[in-house]
Amino acid sequence: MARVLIIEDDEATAAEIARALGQRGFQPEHACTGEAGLERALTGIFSAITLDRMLPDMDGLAVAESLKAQGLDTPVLVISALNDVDERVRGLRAGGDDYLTKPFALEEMVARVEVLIRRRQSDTARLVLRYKDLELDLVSHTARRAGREIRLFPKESKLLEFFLRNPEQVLTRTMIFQTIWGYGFDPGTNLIDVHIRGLRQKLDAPGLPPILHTERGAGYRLSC
Amino acid sequence: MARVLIIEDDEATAAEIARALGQRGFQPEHACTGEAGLERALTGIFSAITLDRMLPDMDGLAVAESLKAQGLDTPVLVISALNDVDERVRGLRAGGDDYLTKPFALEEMVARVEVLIRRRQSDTARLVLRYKDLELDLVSHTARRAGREIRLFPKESKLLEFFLRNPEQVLTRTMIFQTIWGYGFDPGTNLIDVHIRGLRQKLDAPGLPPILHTERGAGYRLSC
DNA sequence: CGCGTTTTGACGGCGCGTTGACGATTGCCT
DNA sequence: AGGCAATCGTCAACGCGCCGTCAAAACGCG
Repeated sequence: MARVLIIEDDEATAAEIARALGQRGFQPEHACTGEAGLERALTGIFSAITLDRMLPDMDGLAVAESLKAQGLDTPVLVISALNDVDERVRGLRAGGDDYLTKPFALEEMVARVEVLIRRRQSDTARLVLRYKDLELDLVSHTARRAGREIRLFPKESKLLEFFLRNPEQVLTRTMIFQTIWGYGFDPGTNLIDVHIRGLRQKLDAPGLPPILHTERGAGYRLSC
Repeated sequence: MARVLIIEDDEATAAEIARALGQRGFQPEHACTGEAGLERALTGIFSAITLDRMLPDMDGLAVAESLKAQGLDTPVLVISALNDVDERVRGLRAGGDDYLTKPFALEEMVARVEVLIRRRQSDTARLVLRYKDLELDLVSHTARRAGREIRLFPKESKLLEFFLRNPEQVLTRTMIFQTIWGYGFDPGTNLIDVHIRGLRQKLDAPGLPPILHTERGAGYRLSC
C-alpha cells in the first residue's frame, strides 16, 4: 500500500491530512520537523510527500531542495499559506512537484497526491475491493481489517472477492461453487465450509463483529 | 528545445501563453479546438500540453481522457475558469496532471509546465534505481548491494528494473511476462523461476536478508 | 566457429486444496 | 420441552500441483 510522508508541524493539520489520505487507502506517516522529515524521507520508501512550507526548524523549500539534491525523486506536494504568485513559483522551482495553498479542501489535496503517485508508477494500478472496515487487494491476495494486514491463500482470496462483489446478499452454495470452482452444481462436500472457516479465522479478530454469517439452509452472507 | 502544445479556443489567451512559454525557451504550438488538439497531440511529439477546460467542440476533460486512453502519457496542465473544488478534483481524476484556474499569472503557468516536464524527464531518463541498500545502473547492467558490485545479464537487469520500479508490490507472472518478454500471457514455462533464481543467487549475499519474495499463487515481490 | 546468454526439460520438495470422519448446532416434529 | 435429523463447523491427514533447482541444449552475436 502506498505510503505518504506528511511533514507538518501543526498536529491538528497533520491529523486531518492523515485521516483524509487514510480514507483513500494510503498509509500516512507524520514528521513534525524538517529535520525529522528529511531523515524519514531518506531512510523509508514513500510514494509521495506533503511538505509544509513553514516549519519551526527550517524552511520547507530547503527541505525540498535537500531531498532533490540527495537524488531522491519522491514527488513533493508543497503546502503553504503564502498565496503570492512569486512564492508559488519559487516553491515549484525549488524542487516541489505541486503547490497547494492554505486553506485547502482535503479532497483536492488527496486528488493531487494521487496524481503525483499515478505519474510515477503509471503501470500496475492495483485493484482493491472495500466493504466497511474490510478491504482486499486482488493482486497480492492480501486483506486488511481494521488496519491489520492479513495474508490469504488464493482460494480464500477468490472466495472473499465473491463476497465483496455481492455484499449483504445471501450467496448459495451452488452460486459459490459455480463462481469459484466452475462446477455448476453442489458436489455435496464440505469444501466451502472449510474455506469459510479459514476466512472467519483470519478476518474475525477478537473484539470485532463477525462479518461472514451463515444463513442456514440458504447459504452465506457478508455483512457488518 | 521542448515543444508545448496549447489547446485553447481564445486566440488572445493562446497568444499570451505562447509568448510566455517562448520567452522561457519553449517552442509552443497552438490548436484551436479539441478535435484539432487531439490530432496534433497524437501525431506530434510534445513535452507537455496546456489544455483549456472549455472548448467550443468538446469538453476539455474529454480530451484529457481520450489522450490518456490512447496511451499517450504527455503531461497535461488543465486550465479553467471553474475554480470550484469539485471541478478541480474532477479535472485531476480525469487524467490531468495539474490544474490551474483563470485568471492566472503567466509566470506560474510557465513554472508548472516546467515542473511537469522536469518530472517526466527525471522519470524516464533516470539512470540508476535505488531501493534500500540495493541500486541498479540501467546502462551498465550493474547492480550494487551493501557496496558489493554485481554484474547482471541483460534479462536479469530488465527483471530487476521492473521490480525496482514497483517496490513492495506483488508482480504476477503475467505482468512480468508482459513487461519483460512482451507476451501478454503466461506461457506456462519456468522461465521466470530460473531468472529469479539467478537474481537471488547474485543479490542475496550471506548475512543479508533475502530481497525477492515469492507470493505463492500470486507472483513475486521486492521488499526488505 | 566459439563464447556468453537465454531457454528448455527433468526432478524433488513442500505448500495449499481437498477429503472424510466426527463433533456441534439448529430447527422441526412429536 | 425434548428428541431427532439435517445442516454446519472443526480437525488432521493425504496428495496434487506449483515452485525451486540444476544441468544441458538452443540461441545469438562477433
